[in-house]
Amino acid sequence: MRGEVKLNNYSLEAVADEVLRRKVPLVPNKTLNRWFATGPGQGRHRCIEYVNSRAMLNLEIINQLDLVNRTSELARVFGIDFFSVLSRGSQFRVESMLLRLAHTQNYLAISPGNQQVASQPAMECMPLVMEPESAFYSDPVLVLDFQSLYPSMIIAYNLCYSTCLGKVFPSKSSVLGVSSYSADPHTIADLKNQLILTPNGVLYVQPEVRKGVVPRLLEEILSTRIMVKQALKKLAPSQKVLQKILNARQLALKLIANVTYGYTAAGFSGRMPCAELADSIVQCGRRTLETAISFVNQHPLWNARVVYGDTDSMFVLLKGRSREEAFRIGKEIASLVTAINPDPVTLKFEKVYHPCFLLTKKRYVGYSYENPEQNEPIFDAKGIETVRRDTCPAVAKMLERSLRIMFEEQDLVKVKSYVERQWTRILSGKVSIQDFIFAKEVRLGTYSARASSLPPAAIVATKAMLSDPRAEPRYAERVPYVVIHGEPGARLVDMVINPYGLLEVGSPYRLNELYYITKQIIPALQRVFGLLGVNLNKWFKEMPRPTRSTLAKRQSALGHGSRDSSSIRLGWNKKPSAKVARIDTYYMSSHCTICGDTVQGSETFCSYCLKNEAVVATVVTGRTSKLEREIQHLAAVCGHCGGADWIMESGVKCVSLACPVFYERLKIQKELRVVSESAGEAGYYPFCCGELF
DNA sequence: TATGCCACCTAC
DNA sequence: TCAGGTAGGTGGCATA
Repeated sequence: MRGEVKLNNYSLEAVADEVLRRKVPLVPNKTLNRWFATGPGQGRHRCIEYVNSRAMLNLEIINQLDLVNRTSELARVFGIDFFSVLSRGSQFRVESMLLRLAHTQNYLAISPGNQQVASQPAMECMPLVMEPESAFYSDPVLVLDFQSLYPSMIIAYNLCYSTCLGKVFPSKSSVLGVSSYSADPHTIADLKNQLILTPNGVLYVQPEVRKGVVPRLLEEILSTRIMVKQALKKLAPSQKVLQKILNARQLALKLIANVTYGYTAAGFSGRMPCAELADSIVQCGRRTLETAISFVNQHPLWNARVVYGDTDSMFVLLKGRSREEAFRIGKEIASLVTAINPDPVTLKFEKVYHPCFLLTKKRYVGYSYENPEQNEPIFDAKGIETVRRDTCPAVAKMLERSLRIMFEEQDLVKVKSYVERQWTRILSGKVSIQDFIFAKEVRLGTYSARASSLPPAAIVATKAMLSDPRAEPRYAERVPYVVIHGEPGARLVDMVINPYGLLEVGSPYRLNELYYITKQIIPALQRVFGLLGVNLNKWFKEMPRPTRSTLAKRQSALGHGSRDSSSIRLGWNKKPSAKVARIDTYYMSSHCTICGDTVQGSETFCSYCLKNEAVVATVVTGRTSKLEREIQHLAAVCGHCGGADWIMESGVKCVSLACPVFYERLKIQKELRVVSESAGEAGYYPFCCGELF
């Protein structure tokens, strides 16, 4: 599934939700064990049904993803067996196709040894990655890219092992790839009008002299792909099965074309790398892009400027133009640049960003339009936190919302009020823990001994293994964790725990809101809105806090009179010098369950409310019955999950982290517990179903 | 405070 | 035993 779908977590529940759009329960092993131990006719069937249903899910998921058909199609296209598609790497695929073709041309394949591969010269060329002009662009920005740039280079310039004559100025040792070779000077003189010199100083013969095997292979792959795509278009809408097969086939061809370059550059594990060949491909690509960039920049009519480019792409700013004009110019650029390049090099006009942010290399985001008729833009982000899995969902969600507000309203005041609203929700605990769970891949046994400690996710995994050796994560499994409050000055690694440790009713831990806000949310937003001169830290410091007036309102609603201001234990913005410490102190302390005022230590009622027994009784009764209703509602929701009525037999046992209802349930259970404990302190005991809780 | 290293994840 | 590539940003920590 790691290769099939992009998820934060690959638990069966998460995969079933993503692939089958179905919520399935997760029952802890302890519970399953207890059920099984009850014996036949008692509760054992529940355990067996549960395990059985999960086994079936595997098949359903494979089915839904059409995994068997797609794998078969790959096997056919590459000419390898079914299981090798799944178990072997891309070199095996390239070799399968390359060797078949080479044999028809009477080539004999001789593979170099490990020593030879290891001692080949290093690659020297790099693709072009422009430093973007970081800014917010309210004018249209075109995005164009060369289609299959590297395969195109191989075909256009006949780049191949079999056509390479080595460096034009060979070094003493005449190294070429893993071996040594230098062309006879007479041969080169004879061929002088039939040579291709690549920008990294390597000579190749033109196709008239000898057509390379790799270019021939790629030509066949690309032309076959075009044929398949044409056949796909001609299919009737009803021919679903054939559609799927042809689509799988054209994707397989695209896949193999794109990894062929990788094969020539596979220095670490490669069986036949050739640094000079790989360099030629990269450097030809680079020259093609650089030429296109200066062509666009110098064109007299467009008044366009290339503001970013990476390997095969160009971002063209059209200042002061409308989106309609942008589409017209984009088409012109694509066809003119394609025309100045050899076949089959093609520059494709992909989309218009309007507006967008360019942040750094490989990081940008914009509202994209793919054709002039499109009215609703697509939110398109690359490299930033909204698409990354090393931040928690809260960061991704807040960043995306702020960006959307900015794109739609172009009004920082609205962005500010949105983020302040979210910060307030986080600080007052009105959020779901689900959005604050990190999950990162863990590779136990690979971590550096020099490093001071393991990464957070590895720490959590290691701790879990202490109590249960079978909790050991699979290699590269994503392990979830949350950040909680720690000792002052504690390192991050001392503040990470398994989410269940925080979620369980009666947990002594509290979410480290300040860590999430100041270390995760603010930096991510700052990188974007800092380009507009905003200081997010200042926004946070100066954010309106819960004030006396709001507290007073809540108190009067509860029937309180006004209170002496000396009872204000902690206020915001009192002493600027100690502000940061105060913010922390405020949220380290807890709040009165009734009036929301801060209380010292772990008390749940402030001394004022505690004195008023009638208020306590009314509040407790009201809250209790409300929470009870909510619990029952959620239990009913859980009852529908997977149609498993056995779940209800002994209360909801599911602990799936992939399910939002789970977090809701625990939140309410925690509130109920707080209310009943508070009631106990006040000498008032609520009952439900005759049972004290 | 600057810098180097490690780990992770992404773009192409 | 086998394993496509490189460039690049960022957080966290220890050290200079």
